[in-house]
Amino acid sequence: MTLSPNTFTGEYSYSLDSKGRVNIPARYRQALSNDNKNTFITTRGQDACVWVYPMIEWKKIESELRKLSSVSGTHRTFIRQISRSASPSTYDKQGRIKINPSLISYAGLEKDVLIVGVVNKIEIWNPEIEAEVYKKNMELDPNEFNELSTKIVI
Amino acid sequence: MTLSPNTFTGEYSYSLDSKGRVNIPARYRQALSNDNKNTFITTRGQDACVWVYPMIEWKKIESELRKLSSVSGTHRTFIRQISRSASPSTYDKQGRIKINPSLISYAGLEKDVLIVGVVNKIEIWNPEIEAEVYKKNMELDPNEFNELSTKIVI
DNA sequence: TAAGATAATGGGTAATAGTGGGGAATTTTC
DNA sequence: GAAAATTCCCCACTATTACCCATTATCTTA
Repeated sequence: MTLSPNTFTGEYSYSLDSKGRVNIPARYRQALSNDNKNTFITTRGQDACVWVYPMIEWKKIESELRKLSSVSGTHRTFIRQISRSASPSTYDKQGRIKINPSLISYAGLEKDVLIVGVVNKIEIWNPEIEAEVYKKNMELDPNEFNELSTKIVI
Repeated sequence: MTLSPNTFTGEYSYSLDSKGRVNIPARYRQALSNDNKNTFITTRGQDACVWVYPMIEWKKIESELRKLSSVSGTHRTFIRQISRSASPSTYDKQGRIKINPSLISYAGLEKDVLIVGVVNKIEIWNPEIEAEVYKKNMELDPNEFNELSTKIVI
């Protein structure tokens, strides 16, 4: 049973193999709409993890980037930083995508990885790093949580 | 799998050979639409790098230049700078383009080069120079940067 | 709980991509 | 017009990637 298309929830413990491949959970693949052509875009997360977007979601970001002008130095830098780490990956017959070496090192990934569905995208974490970040965030941001509660009802 | 035509993302470490040739990553060549006739335009980047445009994208910029002719100041200078050093290069059977000696020296290119897809064009960097520029930019504009990312990244 | 179906993991191999260099053709220079 | 230089096209080697198959683990259903 899948929820809305291109929407991901739940978490999974999977493994990164020696060739830099990770399985995308079957449920997530089933949630991908056909116009994605079985393709995800991997990129740097804001936190120390890899973000995995369905292709059509990424295209929205890409078209926003196209609107920025290279005359502006800040815009150029911004485009470069977002774009350089993004690369498409179509999953193979076994449902795996390839993660670039540079992203693997950015996110500190080792054999065991934690895959988390965060609604419109998927995050891939080193489970130890995720635990630290979780702990730190819980300690630091009670105020921001209060602020969030005014924006969203769950 | 390629994204939209004439759109480039991701980064690659390649080499500039003794004849002044660099390989264009296979994925970028596949992303080139047929009306480009396997041809790119190389020119000076605004930063210390070489910009590589698909031929038809470059033609759009030329027509922008014509429109700007009556507008004063920085835009005209900007485009003139780029325009005067632009030259076309069709890739060979192995997928390499030729970089002019003047561009090689402008961008300070040596054997190892960093190729970065920045959506509508490709940048070729000396990796050491890019690292410096990156560091400098990160120090400068955190505010504008954050603002952009809240608008664009999803 | 047993059996079949589905999903995850590991690894081999053929095909593709990147690099270096030779030599013919063309252009430049004296 | 000949020599030199440059450009272009091609071939060969090496590295990397993508694809396929086999095995193991997990889930589902009767």
